[in-house]
Amino acid sequence: MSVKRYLGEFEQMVLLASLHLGDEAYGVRLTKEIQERSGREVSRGALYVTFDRLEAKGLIASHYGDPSDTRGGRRRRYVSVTVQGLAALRESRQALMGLWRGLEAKLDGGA
Amino acid sequence: MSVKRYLGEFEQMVLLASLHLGDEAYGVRLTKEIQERSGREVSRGALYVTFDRLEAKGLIASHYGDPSDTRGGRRRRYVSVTVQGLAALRESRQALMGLWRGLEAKLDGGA
DNA sequence: CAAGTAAGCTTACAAAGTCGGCAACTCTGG
DNA sequence: CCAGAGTTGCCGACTTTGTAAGCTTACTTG
Repeated sequence: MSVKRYLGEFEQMVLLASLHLGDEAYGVRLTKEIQERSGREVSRGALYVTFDRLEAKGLIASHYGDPSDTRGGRRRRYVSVTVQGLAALRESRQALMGLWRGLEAKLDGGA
Repeated sequence: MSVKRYLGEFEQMVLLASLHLGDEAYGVRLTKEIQERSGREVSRGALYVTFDRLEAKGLIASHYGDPSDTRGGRRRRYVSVTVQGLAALRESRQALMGLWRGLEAKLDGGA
């Protein structure tokens, strides 16, 4: 169990956005969500690569929607965060929190 | 000037730990700090590579201490976060905060 | 001077992230 | 039925970040 492998930043974002979207977590939608919430541009393909990696690590599961659902376009690939994904997220957050703690003043109000 | 480049996770950690340590921010010390605060193992070299990269991007500045300070050993390389470094940190934090917002329950108390 | 030790550096590689364009599919309108 | 256009997913080549391990430099002490 790759005890040593940590989440990348973008991986984290994908997981978080998926949680937010729940049922509606598929590629294009996810892209928008991340963009809106983080202000970051996300290239189309970046996402799918990340899907694959996360799925390989067991942090998300994905399934394809019905063609009938969609109005034109390929079948959507819906993803959902697994229990392990949630755990990884938690751990990752803890790590950063530990480092942020005490610096809020400089990092928030800053400017 | 790569306006689009974001901080990696480890880079973030190095910056944050440097802020915490202030005057005492040099390699080995930093390693320990990160380990303690985040629970993550940090390999020696990982840090110096990151130093160089951060310095190249102008996010930290570094200078070498006096030999007389130290009792045996090479001169320490002290680093400090630049204004730009602080800004990058802030931005990066904002991005994640936006995504975390609303999920605290699942990620904190979780279980 | 030799050994010991505390730091920093270098090199090579693995993993993560990015980009741009193509492929699959569905829905129109002619 | 066919052509075009809109959605969505995927591939391949590349850049950037992160990791590991061993080596070097320099000071201290005997």
